[in-house]
Amino acid sequence: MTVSITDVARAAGVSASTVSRALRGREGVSEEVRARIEIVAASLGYTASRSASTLASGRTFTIGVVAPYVGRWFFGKVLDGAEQVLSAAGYDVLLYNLGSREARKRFFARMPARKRVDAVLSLLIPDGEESAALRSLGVPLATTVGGARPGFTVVGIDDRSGATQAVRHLVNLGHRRIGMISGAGGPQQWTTPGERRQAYLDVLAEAGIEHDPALEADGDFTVRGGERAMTELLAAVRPPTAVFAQSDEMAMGALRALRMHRLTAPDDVSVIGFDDHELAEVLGLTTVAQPVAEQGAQAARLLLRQLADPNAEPPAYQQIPIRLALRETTAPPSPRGPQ
Amino acid sequence: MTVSITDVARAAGVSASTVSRALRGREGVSEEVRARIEIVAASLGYTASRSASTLASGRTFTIGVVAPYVGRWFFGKVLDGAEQVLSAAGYDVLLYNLGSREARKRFFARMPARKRVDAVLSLLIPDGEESAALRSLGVPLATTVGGARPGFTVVGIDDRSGATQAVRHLVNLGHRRIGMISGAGGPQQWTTPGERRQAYLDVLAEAGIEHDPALEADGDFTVRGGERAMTELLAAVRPPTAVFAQSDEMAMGALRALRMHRLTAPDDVSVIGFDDHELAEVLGLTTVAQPVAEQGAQAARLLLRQLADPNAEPPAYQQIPIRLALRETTAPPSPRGPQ
DNA sequence: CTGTTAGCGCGTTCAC
DNA sequence: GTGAACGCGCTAACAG
Repeated sequence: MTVSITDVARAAGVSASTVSRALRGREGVSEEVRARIEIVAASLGYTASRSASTLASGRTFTIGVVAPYVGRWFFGKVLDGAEQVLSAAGYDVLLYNLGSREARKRFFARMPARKRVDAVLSLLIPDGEESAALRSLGVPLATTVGGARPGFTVVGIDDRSGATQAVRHLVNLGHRRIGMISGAGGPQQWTTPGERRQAYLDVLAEAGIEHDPALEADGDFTVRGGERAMTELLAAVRPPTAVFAQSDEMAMGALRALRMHRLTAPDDVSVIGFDDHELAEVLGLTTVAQPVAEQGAQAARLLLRQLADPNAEPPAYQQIPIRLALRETTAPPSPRGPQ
Repeated sequence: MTVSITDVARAAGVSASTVSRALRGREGVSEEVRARIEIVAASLGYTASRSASTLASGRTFTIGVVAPYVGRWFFGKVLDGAEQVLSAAGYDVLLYNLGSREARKRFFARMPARKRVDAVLSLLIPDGEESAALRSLGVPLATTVGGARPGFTVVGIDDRSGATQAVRHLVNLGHRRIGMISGAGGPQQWTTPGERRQAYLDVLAEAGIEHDPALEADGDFTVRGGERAMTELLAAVRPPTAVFAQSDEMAMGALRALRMHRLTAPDDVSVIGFDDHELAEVLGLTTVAQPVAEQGAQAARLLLRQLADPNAEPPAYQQIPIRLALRETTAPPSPRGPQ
C-alpha cells in the first residue's frame, strides 16, 4: 500500500542503498542517477519511514519539548519560536505538556521520550530527580527557564538587569515610595523572583530610599494575584506612588485593582510590568520587554548546533538582551496620589 | 547501551516474545511470569523502542497536530486540551506549527507526517488541495475550525446561536443602535464571520430594528483591528450605543478605543465580545463563552474513538455548548451616550 | 560509483 | 503458556 524504498529502487532500476544515498544527499551517487531517483521518488510520492530510518541509524530527527502549560501565553510563545527553528531544520517536535501533577509524574516515571528524541528542550524547571531523569536520556538538553544547571544549556535573560532598569525608571521619575508585586512561591530552582527582588532592593539602596516591607506583596504571577496584591498595597498606611510588578500579568491585575478603587495609572499610581505580554501594548503598560519567542528559538539553535557537532562544548548559559518599553502607565508622582 | 527487549528477556529467563506479550498486557502469559517480567523491566528501566514497535506493528501511537500559530491564545488552549487527552491515552503529540506561508507550503508539499502518525488534528482550515493531502495520509482526521468537510470529524460551536445570544442581550437591555465589529478576511472555508453576522442581522430584524451599514466595521480579529474599528464606529454620524465584537480580542481593542476617546463601557457604550479570552474576566468584559480547551479535548477523544474502532462511522460534526458570560461592559443605554 | 549483506528492536505468526 | 523464526523499511559496512 504505502510506497517503500524498494519500490523506488525497482522503478528506478537501482538498489535500495543507492536510493537511500541519493535521497539523503550523500556522496557516491552520480548526478545522473540521483536525478532519476529523485524524479521517480517524487512521482511515486515516496517518503522514507521515520521509524525505519531511526531503527537503522539511531537518529530520530525529533526534538522533545517539555512544557508545563502550552495554553499560557509565555510558554506558547517560546514553543512557537522553538518549533519554527526546529521544523525549518527538518526536525519534528514531540510535545509533552505536563500541566497536571500526575501528567508530570507519569512523564518522568516512564520517560516516554526515551529512544524517541535526539534532544530535549525543557520549558519547565526540573527538580533534582527530574533533571537526572532527563540526563539519563543521553541527549543534549536545553532550557529557557531557571538558572544554570549541570547538563543543560540555559538560555535566559538578565533578570537582575531588567528589574534594575524597571525600578530605576520609577526612581528617575521621582518616586520614593515604590512598591513591588512579586511571586513568592514557585520551584526552588526558579531564581527569577529572587533576582528581581534583589535588584529592587539594590536600586532602592543606591537611591537612598529606605526599604519598607509593607510595600511588598505576593501576586503569585497571576492576574488575580496581582489584583489582590495591589489591593493590599493600597490598604497600607502610606500606599506606594509607584509599583513594580514582576510580571505583566500581575501588572494587569494591579491595573484592574486600581480601576476598582476608582484610581488610574499613572495619574494616581505608576505601574511597570515585566515581559511585554501581547496585551501590554493594548493596555499601554510600561514594561521590561523580553523577546519570548526568541528565547525558544535560540535554545533550539543551540540544540541543533550540538547535534551537528557532538564534540563541541555547549555553552552553559546564554543571555538574550532585554529593553525597557516605555508606555503610558508610568509618570512622575502626582500630588493627588494616594496618601 | 540502551536496554532492549532481549536484555529484559535474558534477565527474566524468558524469551523476547513473552516479554513483549507480558508488557503489553496480552493474554497467554501466566500471572507469575508477567509479574516477574514487570519487575525486571522496571528495574532495568526498560522502555520499548517506539520505532521498532512501529515498524513491526504499523501503529505509531502518535497523533499529529497541525496548527497555524501556537503562540496565539486560542490555538494554545485548543492544543492544551487535546494534548492532555492524547497523552493520557498513551499517545504522543507531534506538533506542526505552520505559521509562515513557507512552512505551510513545505508541510503540505512534503507531508513529513506521512508514516509518522496514526491520526491528525488540524487547527487550521485546509483549502481543497491541503485537505486532499491530509486525506491521502489514510488516517482519521479531525478539526476544530471551519465548517463540515468531507473526511474530517469537525468539533465546533454553534456560531449562529452564540451571536444571537449576544445581540439579543443588547436588544433586551434596550439598545436600538447596535454596531458590530467583525472580521471580513480569513480563508473561504471559515464560516464563522458569516454565521455571526447573519445572526446579528436576524436579531435586528426580529426586533424591528433597521440595519445600518454604517454600524459595521472590520476588526480583522485582532486587538489593533478592533481598536480601529471602534474608532471608526465612534466617528459615525450617529454612533452606536452598543457594540457586538465577534471576538474578545477585537472587543479589547474596542475598549481601548473608548478609553482613548475618554469614554467608558458600559456608561457610554456597551461592549460584548465572543470567546471568553483569559483576560476577558480581568477586563470585566461581557462575552459569549466558548470552552476552547474542551473543543481540542473533544476532537482528540473522537480521534481516539476512531482509532479504537476503525469500523465505526465517525460523527461528521459535533457541537460544544456555549453560554453568555455576563460581566461589566454591558448595561442599558444611557442618555449621555455618544450622539 | 554501485550492489550485497547484515542488522537495528520489536510484534507476530506458528509450532511446541 | 511459551519459544523460534521471520519480517517491518531502512542505513551502514563491506565488496566489487
